[in-house]
Amino acid sequence: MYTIGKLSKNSGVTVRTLDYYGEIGLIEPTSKTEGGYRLYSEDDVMRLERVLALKYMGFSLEQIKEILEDSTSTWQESIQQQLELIKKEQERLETLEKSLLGVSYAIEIEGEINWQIIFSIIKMYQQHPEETLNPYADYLNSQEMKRVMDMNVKNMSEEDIKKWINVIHDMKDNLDLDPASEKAQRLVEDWSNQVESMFGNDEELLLDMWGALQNLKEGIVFYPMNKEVIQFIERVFMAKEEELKNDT
Amino acid sequence: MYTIGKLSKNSGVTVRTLDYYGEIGLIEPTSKTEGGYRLYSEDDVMRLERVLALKYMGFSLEQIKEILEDSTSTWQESIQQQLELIKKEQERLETLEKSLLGVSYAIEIEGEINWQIIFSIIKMYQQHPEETLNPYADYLNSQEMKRVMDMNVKNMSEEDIKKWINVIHDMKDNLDLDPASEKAQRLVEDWSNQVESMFGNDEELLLDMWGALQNLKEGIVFYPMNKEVIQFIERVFMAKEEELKNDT
DNA sequence: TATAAAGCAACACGTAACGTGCTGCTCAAG
DNA sequence: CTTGAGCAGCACGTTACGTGTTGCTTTATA
Repeated sequence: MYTIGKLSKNSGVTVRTLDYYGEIGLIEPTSKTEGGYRLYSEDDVMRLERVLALKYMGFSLEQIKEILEDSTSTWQESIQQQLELIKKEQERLETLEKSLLGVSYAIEIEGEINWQIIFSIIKMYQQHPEETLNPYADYLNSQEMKRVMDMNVKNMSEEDIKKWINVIHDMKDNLDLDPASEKAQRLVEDWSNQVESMFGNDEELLLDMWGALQNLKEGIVFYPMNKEVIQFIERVFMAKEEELKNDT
Repeated sequence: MYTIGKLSKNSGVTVRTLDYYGEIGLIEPTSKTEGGYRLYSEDDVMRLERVLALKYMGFSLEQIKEILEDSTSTWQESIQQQLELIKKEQERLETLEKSLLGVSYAIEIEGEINWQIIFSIIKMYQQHPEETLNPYADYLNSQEMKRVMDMNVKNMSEEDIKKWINVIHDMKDNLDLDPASEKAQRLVEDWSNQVESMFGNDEELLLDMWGALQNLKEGIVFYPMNKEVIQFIERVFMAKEEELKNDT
């Protein structure tokens, strides 16, 4: 026979918790002293161990009561329910993580809090992601859509993201450079390399994306680039072309 | 200017929620009618949108208040904290899922609730898994330990698990068969095939595992097999050897 | 313009699983 | 017999609201 204090130390749960389990009728002491002290038997200890095991498995105290009373009946059912709950929670955490990473990188790139972008990122994960891509449907086919969707922050290495951030940041800081200058050319070349390392040599995809970029000019999917950056890149490309013409 | 009902419909949150946000000083209406009705301005709507965004990102209302007041200061820090929390929660769910799957299969194999096994499974995931493997340290080297550890229910296909359950179940139902009988031989052959498909042709690992099995006779890692099953397999092997001897 | 219907404020209590703190009691050791 | 530790029983706090009530205000309809 254990007093509540001994049982508490023995099992690692607090006295208050045992109080509470008594209150809700989950574990009640088999006997009491004359003075009213609760005395727990070995059976009670066993029941406590089972309760703690079920608690570890994620069941509520209410469910635990049911499970322990219905004995063998609903075990498998309860476990399957629990597993489904876990799955859903895992999915929730997954999108939550992506959202947070997206917002984190957005702040790093912008250097400040841009609520429009934060809303876009959240919407992107809240609703079905396809809806977010709808505006791009005119420019990308379904295969390309899939490739672009798969390219989110969670699937990029930290290294890649940092490089990407740097490249865009550099350009945003130098939007008023002479498009024909060496530095401007180098910045756009860095950008080209980065894009190529992300999307490979799929010329068609790159062309279609560029089409979408030029026509939409805003949008979350190609987020770190905005209108100014795109126009800068265009200017540099045109300057380069001009140069080539003059050379020949 | 919106009344609380319009704002509620507009934003998708309940009136009670807006009540509550007022109570804790998170979102308070800019003005009121003569009769005392709360009137929310566009600024209030904006603030609500931001609150909802931060809520979606997993922050508590208390944290949201701080974040919205400290403006740009602690954003990155808060996000990193949040990400760490998520990571921990994901790990918790991962082990929880493994525990539940383990218990589920245990019940399926045993056909009843065996609390000792449930406790073992939970302990296996609660403490560091290496500790659970300690008893096997005398028989398996570190490489082998790793291979055995990687072989848990989560890494097995459902098909494999079902087969494994059937094989063991069949044996448990036929422990008193004549070890020399055709059926006994077939059962052990099924078992052999199953073991081979799980651990491949690594003869050394198989031998070491068999050594551990014979000497420990109980233990969670090789769980579905118990003393009786192992002794049955031994008897059948011996009977087979005897047979081969007689043949020559 | 009178009245009915809908909307609203303010409040209270409930949720899950305890933590924290209190008063007045009981038990075990010296 | 006393002292101190342990205990029972109670109350209130926690988070983010849901649910329900009463008495008031506004809007819609006749």
